[in-house]
Amino acid sequence: QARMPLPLEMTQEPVYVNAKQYQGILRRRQARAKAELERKLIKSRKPYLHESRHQHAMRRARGTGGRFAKKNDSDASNCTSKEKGSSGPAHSSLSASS
Amino acid sequence: HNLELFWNQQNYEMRNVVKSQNQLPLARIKRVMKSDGDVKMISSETPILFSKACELFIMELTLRAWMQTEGCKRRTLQRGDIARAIRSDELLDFLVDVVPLEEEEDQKLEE
Amino acid sequence: MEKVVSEAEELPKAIVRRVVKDKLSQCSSDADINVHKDALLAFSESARIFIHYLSATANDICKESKRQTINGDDVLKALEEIEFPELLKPLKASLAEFRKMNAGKKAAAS
DNA sequence: TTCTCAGCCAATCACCGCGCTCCTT
DNA sequence: AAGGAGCGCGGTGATTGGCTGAGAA
Repeated sequence: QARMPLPLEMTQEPVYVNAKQYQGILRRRQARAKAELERKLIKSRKPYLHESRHQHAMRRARGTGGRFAKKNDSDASNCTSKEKGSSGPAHSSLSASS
Repeated sequence: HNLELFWNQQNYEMRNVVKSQNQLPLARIKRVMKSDGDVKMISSETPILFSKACELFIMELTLRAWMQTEGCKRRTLQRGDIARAIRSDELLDFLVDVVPLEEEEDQKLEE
Repeated sequence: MEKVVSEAEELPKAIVRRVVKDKLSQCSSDADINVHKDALLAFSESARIFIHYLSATANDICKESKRQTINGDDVLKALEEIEFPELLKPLKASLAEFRKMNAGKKAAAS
C-alpha cells in the first residue's frame, strides 16, 4: 500500500499523520465499529421481535396453503376452500390503461 | 402473451425510476448513529445522506454477492456468497468479522 | 408496549430485503432470485456496521473541525476517506438537492 | 434423487415523520 | 438568529407464521 491520501486538507490545523498513524486511525475506527458487533454476538436470536405481533399473526385467519386470509371471509359456510361465486365483490385485475 | 411482457417491462422501468428513494427510515439511521457514544449532534441532512449511502452500499454488496451466487450456478443467494464477496475486495475489509466464512467459524468454534 | 435495546438498532428486515431483491432483479433480468434468511441477516448486519463505520469516520472529521454537529460535508469527506467513490457521486447530488429544497422552503416561510 | 426452507398472503400496532418547544452555539 | 434535541400525536407499512413447491444437497 504505497498510496496515501491526505486525511484532511483543511487549512485549519497542521495535523499531519504518517501512513502508520493513518492506518491506526482506520483500525481504531473499525475496532469501534466492531465493538458493536460483540455486543450482538452475546445475545441470542429471538424468533420474533414483538409478542403482540406474534399473537396477532397466530390469531389471524388462514387461507389455503397457510397463507393469511382476508378478515372478511370468515366462517359461515366455507373457510378453507376458495369460493367467490355469489357474495364477494367481483375482483377485476385489469384496469384502464393510458 | 405480449401484453404480459409489456407490463413486466413497464413495472421494471417504474422500479428504475422510483428505486432511488429513501427506503430506510431516517429515525432508525439516526438511532444507530447515536448508539455510538462519541457521536453528539447530527444535522438534519446527515440521516438523509446516510440513508442513501446505506441503500447504495446494500445494492453494491448485493451485486458482488450475486456474482458469487452466479459463479456457483445457484438461484438462492446465501450467506457464504456475501462472505466470499467481502473477502474478494479489500474495500470491504471492515466486514470480515461481521460475515465470517464457514471455515473461520469452525476454527473459532474448534478453539 | 415492549422495549428491547438491541433490536431497535437493527435495520428493518423487510426494507433490507426489498432493496436486495430489487437489486437482484436488476442484475438477473431473467428470473426471480431467492435470498437465504441468514444472507438477509448478513446484509442487515453489514449495513449496520457500515453506518457505524461511516459515522465514526464522519465524527472524527467533524471533531477535527472543532464542531459538534455532523453535517453533510463531513459525511462526504468520510466517504472519500473510506474510499467509496461510486457512492460519492450520487450523494453529492442528493445533498445539493436537499439544500436547494431546504433553501426554497425557508424562502417560502416568511 | 431427498428433504430443507423461502416466498406467499394481509391485519394489526410499533414506529416513523412532522410540528412543536426549549436549549445551545 | 440558527438549528438540533426531545417529546407527543396521528398515520401507516413492517411484522408475522403455516404450508408447499423451488431448489440446495
